Amino acid sequence: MTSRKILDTKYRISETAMALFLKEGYANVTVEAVAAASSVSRRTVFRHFESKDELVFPDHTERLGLVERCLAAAPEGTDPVDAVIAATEESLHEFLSRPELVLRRYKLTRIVPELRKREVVEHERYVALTRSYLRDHLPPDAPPFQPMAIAALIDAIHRSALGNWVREGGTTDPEAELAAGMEWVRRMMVHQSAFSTAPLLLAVLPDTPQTRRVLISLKDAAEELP
Amino acid sequence: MTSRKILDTKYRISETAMALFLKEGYANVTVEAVAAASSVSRRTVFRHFESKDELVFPDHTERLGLVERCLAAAPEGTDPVDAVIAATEESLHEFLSRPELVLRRYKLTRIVPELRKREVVEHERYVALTRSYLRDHLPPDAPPFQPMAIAALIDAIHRSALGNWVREGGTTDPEAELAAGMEWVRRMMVHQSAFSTAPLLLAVLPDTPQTRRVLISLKDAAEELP
DNA sequence: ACAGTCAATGGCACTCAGTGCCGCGCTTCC
DNA sequence: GGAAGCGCGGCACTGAGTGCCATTGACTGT
Repeated sequence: MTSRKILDTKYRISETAMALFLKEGYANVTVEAVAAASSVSRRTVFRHFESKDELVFPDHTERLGLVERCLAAAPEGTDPVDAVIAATEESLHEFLSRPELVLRRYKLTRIVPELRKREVVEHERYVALTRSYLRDHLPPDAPPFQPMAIAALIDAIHRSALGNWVREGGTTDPEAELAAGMEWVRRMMVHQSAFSTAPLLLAVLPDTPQTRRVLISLKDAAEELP
Repeated sequence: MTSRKILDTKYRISETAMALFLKEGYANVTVEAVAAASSVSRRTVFRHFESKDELVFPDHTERLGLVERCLAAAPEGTDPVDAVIAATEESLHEFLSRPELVLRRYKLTRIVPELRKREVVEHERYVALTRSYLRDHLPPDAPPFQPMAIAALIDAIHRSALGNWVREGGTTDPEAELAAGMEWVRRMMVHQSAFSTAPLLLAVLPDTPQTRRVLISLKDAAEELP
């Protein structure tokens, strides 16, 4: 149980570091300088952060824990894709609770390649988590690429919504964008769902290659069941 | 135009480095040691590779160039998603032309966190490329998250196919797996395509929530056109 | 055959991120 | 009030990555 006092110190160091990075440039600021500006020793900085680039991501561990808890809390019988979507929405919400941090971080990651790389790695940790959840909860006869594909897809939409928000300086509605994207995902997922024996439905559709493909998908999905 | 001799040196250094990393452990091998084992100076190693971790990815620049050329070579009027898929298939093919390198690299990236991170970053460069291509070539009224979502999706399936192959020691057929995944993507893409005014088609379908959702999608897509 | 040029390399010195170790001071619990 | 635990400062050390200059060696024109 990490105490609040320690977390305060951590965020204080992170803030002064980010301010310095923005003012002087990432490469021109040594960890020594960050320590001095934060009135702590260099050694202490490295006790709170594993590396220099982590100074810009003080919140990642918390968020990862949040997502993990969300997934674990999903009620039995939930569609696993829905569980991941819910966790992602939760994660985005958490992001939006620290707008200043996110906006400043964005400026830095756009400029400093090193920090962008670190950002990518952070997202990968999140994707790895959801992927492993999907691997465990998706029906065992699903194609082998599905866990990774769906995890990457959902994360990409998450990144896109957050990215647009931050790029537009906080004027868009990222939660709505995420919801729209997730609806898109759900629709795309449809023909992967199992079709139970059910009453029939009559449809009149435009006769295009696309429609035919959809119908073939539906037929395949229906036939995969006894 | 990088000459063949230089490339030979680069791959020679990379191979001795990977052998050393596997035998002694990544952290226990200094760049100095790699240089000595390759009969070059430390300075020369850093002329061929930007950093220690890049020693394991001597082929990434080539591959990135390959994908870029594939995308640029796509004939006018090609579905942009198809163009990205074709480039991805080409990239996978290229990967499979160096099985020993890929298999040894896999062993390393599973053990060494630092190298796994680097691998993630490499993939991100590839995704960034295809994303920007999709941004430029997808219809301008497509939802804003689509370029990133599709790029991430295709890359994920690529990674999955390659990952399974490498995990099973080279016994699976990754190109077939990729093709299957891409077919899945194409089907999922369907209701995003534009429907032209076309003859009608009569379909009899099971009446489930899923089918209804598909039909609604089709209707939406059809109505978005005048 | 000889001189001149350019590219790759070697060698050196330097900065700085990251780590191990030890000792100090402050809190907390007995 | 002593003792154990924890966070911190300070120090020394390793090793990655960089800038600079001298050297070698191959290739070209005369």
